[in-house]
Amino acid sequence: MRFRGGSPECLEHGWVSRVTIADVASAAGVSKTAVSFAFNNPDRLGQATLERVLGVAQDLGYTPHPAARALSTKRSGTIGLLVPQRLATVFGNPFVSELIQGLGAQCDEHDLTLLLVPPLDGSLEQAIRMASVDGFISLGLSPDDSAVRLLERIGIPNVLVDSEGSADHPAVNIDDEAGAESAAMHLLQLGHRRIAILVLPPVRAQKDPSPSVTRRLSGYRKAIDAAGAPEPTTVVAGISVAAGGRAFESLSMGRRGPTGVLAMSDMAAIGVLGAAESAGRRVPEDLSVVGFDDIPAAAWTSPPLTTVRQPIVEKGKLAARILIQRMNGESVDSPQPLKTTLVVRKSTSSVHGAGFAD
Amino acid sequence: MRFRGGSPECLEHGWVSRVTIADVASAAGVSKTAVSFAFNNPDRLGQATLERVLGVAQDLGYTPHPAARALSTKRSGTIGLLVPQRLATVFGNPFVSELIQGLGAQCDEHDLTLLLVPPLDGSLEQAIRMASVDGFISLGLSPDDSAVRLLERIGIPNVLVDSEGSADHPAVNIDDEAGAESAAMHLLQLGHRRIAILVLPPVRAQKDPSPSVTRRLSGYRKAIDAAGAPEPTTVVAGISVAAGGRAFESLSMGRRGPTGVLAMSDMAAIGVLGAAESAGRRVPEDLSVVGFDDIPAAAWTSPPLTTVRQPIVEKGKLAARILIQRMNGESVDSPQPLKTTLVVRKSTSSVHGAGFAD
DNA sequence: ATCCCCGCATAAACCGCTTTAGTAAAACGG
DNA sequence: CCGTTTTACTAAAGCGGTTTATGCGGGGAT
Repeated sequence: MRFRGGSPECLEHGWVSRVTIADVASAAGVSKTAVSFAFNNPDRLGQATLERVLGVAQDLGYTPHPAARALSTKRSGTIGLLVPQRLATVFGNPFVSELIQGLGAQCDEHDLTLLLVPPLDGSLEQAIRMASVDGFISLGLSPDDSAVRLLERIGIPNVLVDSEGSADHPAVNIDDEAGAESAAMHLLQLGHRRIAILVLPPVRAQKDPSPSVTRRLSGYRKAIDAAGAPEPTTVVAGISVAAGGRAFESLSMGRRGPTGVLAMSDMAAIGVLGAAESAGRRVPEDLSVVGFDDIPAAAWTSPPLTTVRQPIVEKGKLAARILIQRMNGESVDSPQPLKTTLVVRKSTSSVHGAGFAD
Repeated sequence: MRFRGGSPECLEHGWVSRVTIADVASAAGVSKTAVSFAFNNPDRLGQATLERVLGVAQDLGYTPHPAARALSTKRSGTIGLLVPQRLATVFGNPFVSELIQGLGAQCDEHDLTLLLVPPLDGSLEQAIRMASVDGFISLGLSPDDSAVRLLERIGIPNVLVDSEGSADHPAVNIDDEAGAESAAMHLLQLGHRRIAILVLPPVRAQKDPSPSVTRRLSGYRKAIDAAGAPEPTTVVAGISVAAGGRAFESLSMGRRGPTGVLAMSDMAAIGVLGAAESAGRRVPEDLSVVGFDDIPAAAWTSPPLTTVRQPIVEKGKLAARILIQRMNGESVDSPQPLKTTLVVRKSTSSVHGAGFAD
């Protein structure tokens, strides 16, 4: 069986035939204005006319053309989620799903839809220009990213997530530094001294790490310095299990290798768990690992992952709420960073002996 | 620090000032047509004019208004993903992220964006009418769902995922029956006789289970009947860890309780794993469980989950590819169901003794 | 009766872009 | 040197809605 798009007449003409407002108007014997009012301003129509118009519209299966409406009202009823990488990459990260749950809760509440906006031909700017949205939420972009500046120039309301608040943009963040610090302190209190840090790579071909990475790094360091422990090894690891595995392998795991690893994402941490097992290192006996985020899967791993929990869904909700307020022209306080909490599970334990058996 | 949307003048006027095509035209001393051609049909302009127009547009920061463009061209450059539940619910299911990775790969390739379309005020139909998209991919909706029929009536190209092919719609499916059968056979070959099935609940307030559920059920039954095993217990469990946990608890786990459970989703299966552990049942020694989907997390659970793998990303790619072809008016063969494979990990083993210790 | 106001409905402008049909000038061909 | 293409550009008509300003008939106040 073969299919083609649309109804028979589409097949011939190559376009979709829509019932327009004019069709309804003439069928109901009224003006376009009346039909429009019937939907958007019912009070301005007489009872009888209103019902008749609505009835006809129903019969004809009339649907206002979204683009036409958007053009006229200057509102599209959708908000954009600006992601710095291709969708295929971004959605490998459960963090994003969680965030969308939060955004979605607000969207549902305000009758908005959510448009995913990845770079177009590698250009986020292009993508921004093409997107018909009332506002943007951008993920992990620093305030001086060219894409963010474009948003500001065009004047589209936007809020940054996992970035850095600035004079021009409200940003929703967590207390990365405190979170990282608590993770490092946990390891240090367990007696770990030789620590490896799995750093997130910069996004969008920027040389500098993103703001939240910097903050986390500083949190880790703060604790380590305070404890007088030696300089930690750092390895960059993307947000994926595979990347975590590779990072593990790149770590020198000899007698003087790290006894604890601090990952900036649960995904990477999970990768370490897997790679360690393959390599015959027991977690936590031989190696302690702590993640970051507390994605749902962190609770099911073997062993369950000790990690820094951040309220991802809450973060999404908050970001969307702020965006919606800005879209309505309300003034908005840039929120305090959200609190993180250390969730201690089974992937960390005190150091045994001088290191670990091998 | 307080923020408001947009540039200073927006603050005063309440609207975003856009540079329009007319502004560019007059600034460059040409007609609107020329500006339009400069972008969409450069060949029709002289070299000099072209460059000048482009230059001016650049300077002014001109961006064609997406809605206006969409209205005129009858193309929005976005495809919609029609989901039957609220975003907050749907994105709790990693399956969806995976699928989006597939869809996204195609979107990236064809310069399309992806719009998430959940029910609006509980009505999918409403949501469909409001969405400015060139085509829809719908998830788990049966071909005679009113929403799907609306799509057809309006004449928007669409493809169904996890549904049922019909004369009117191409659908992308996996071989649910064979997949389910292989899962059941696996358990039966391990000697299990008393089996519980975790059935997915119907979506969208329909009384009937969705097509793929029916097919899976029939696959399970086929194997069970062939083996002459007793009638399986069935419990409905939504696609979430919590639901899986509840399902486990509702199972009578006495001496005559099931020794094996067949879950229609990995999430529910993972919930069973957790609940079983809490209840002091060892998996797989006391209870074997097999999931469905093979989401990434299935490989990390404790114990790693035996499950029916379906090529989710591939499925997304295929669905998007077909949709895009239909949008281009090409005729399309409805594809064969995608193959599933049983992935045997550590959550299943042969029955020990007459049941399990308690 | 006259005036005014009010409820109901409409004409027409507008949103910003694409595109068809067409014009003026330049290039061509003989 | 005059028709005929070709080239370079434009006027204006949509696309399908919303919205402002206006028209009109009738009831209440004067």
